Amino acid sequence: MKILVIEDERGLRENITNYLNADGNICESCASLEAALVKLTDYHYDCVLLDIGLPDGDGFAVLDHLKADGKMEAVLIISARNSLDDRLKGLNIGADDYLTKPFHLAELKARLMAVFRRKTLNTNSKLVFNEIVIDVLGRNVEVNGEHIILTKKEYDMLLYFLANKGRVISKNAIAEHLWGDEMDMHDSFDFIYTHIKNLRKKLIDAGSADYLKSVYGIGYKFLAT
Amino acid sequence: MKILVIEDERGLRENITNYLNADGNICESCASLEAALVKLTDYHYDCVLLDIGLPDGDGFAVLDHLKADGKMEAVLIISARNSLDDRLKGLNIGADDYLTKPFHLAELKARLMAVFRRKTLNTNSKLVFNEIVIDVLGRNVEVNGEHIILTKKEYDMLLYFLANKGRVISKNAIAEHLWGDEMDMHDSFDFIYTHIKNLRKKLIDAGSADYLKSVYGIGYKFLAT
DNA sequence: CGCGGAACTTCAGATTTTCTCCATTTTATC
DNA sequence: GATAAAATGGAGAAAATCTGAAGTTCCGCG
Repeated sequence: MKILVIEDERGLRENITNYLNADGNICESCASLEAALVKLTDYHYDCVLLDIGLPDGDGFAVLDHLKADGKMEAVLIISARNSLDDRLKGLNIGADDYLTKPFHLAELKARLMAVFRRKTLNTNSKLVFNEIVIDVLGRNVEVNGEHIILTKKEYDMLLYFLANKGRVISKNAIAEHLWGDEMDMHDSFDFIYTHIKNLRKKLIDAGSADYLKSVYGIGYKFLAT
Repeated sequence: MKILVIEDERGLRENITNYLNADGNICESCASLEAALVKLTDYHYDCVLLDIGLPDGDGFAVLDHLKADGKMEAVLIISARNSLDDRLKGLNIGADDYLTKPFHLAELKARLMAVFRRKTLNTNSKLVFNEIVIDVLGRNVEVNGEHIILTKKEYDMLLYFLANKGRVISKNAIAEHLWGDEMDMHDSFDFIYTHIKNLRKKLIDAGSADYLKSVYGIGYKFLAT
């Protein structure tokens, strides 16, 4: 999980990043409002850990910024202020949870995970692409409101394409994503052809447009628009 | 009933879990605040047994966490501290009862049950899904108004499916929920197949629709509508 | 202390679903 | 037009699931 920590107090900032990194996350940090806004404009994070009391301005500005950008980062506010007002203000503007200093790192982590999960799974559980709607939790795929049945490989493939729509994906990448490295680089891509064929047929039979284009010599591309 | 025991003293922890398991509960345990927060984030329990004095922090953090997550687990605090302060603090933050060491296991169990009953009574004790009605307190299942008899595993399974209706549930998740994590990832799912078969038969024989769909390669899903 | 029944687990064969492979045809590139 | 890449249809292999029956465990009861 990619996390941005916005916290001006150096000791705390380093503690948090070290702790989260030790857990296998990729954690970046900054100490000011200005630096935070730059980072948030340029990169995508899964979670943002936001201290409200920053030297160069109110952390709420970060929330405004994210909101204006239409970004969906999960935001966890940390703050020394314990007033109900601040808490409510943060949650109203779009934060997902609120933690008051001092706190245990373990709890911070647990909340972070919870917030992220809630955001990605519960609220945003429908993946929509034009006439194709995927309910990730239910593993349900609809085309034009009609339910279609995909096999595991087809489903994984579709999800992978949708996650990379507009980009060319090599057959090697597909093989790696769907089979992992148990499959030692077969020299034939016959099985990919077959699954592509089946996925295409099911989508088009259900009335979807022909998004899945092949790129000669490379792989495939799922049209972005 | 699925119970989490958070207690750092090993002897006591094992005594409690053994005692409760012997009673037909599924009881998991952990010895630290951190492990507890992780488990509580990832799984659902009916009851939490919480020791306040943990090596890596104050057990009250667990209560905060549950509250922030909007979870409804019944919490019973156990603690060596007998001060009125702690007691009040725990109850204020959201614990449901308080027990002071040392105590008799029988009393622990009685309080646990009482707390759980109170909690479920106050919330909705009837779980209704179309023609299936479950009286959680009475452990009663009706289909089209007719009472059917389920074994413990079947009942737990049905409850779990209903709590996650519309979502695909992996066989591993089912195994973990019904047998706890002592079950070291058996490579065979035969017992799940069998219980599923029996549950299906009982439901359908009683006139219910065929809601319990299998999802090849993953697990099962209880249709949402 | 053993008996009987219910619940649970294990097992083996049948069935279903999905995956892979192969031969053939079509398409893209130069 | 030659060549490599991709698409297609179908068949057999493999994997997952279902099923019925047999074997175990557990618990109450005489």
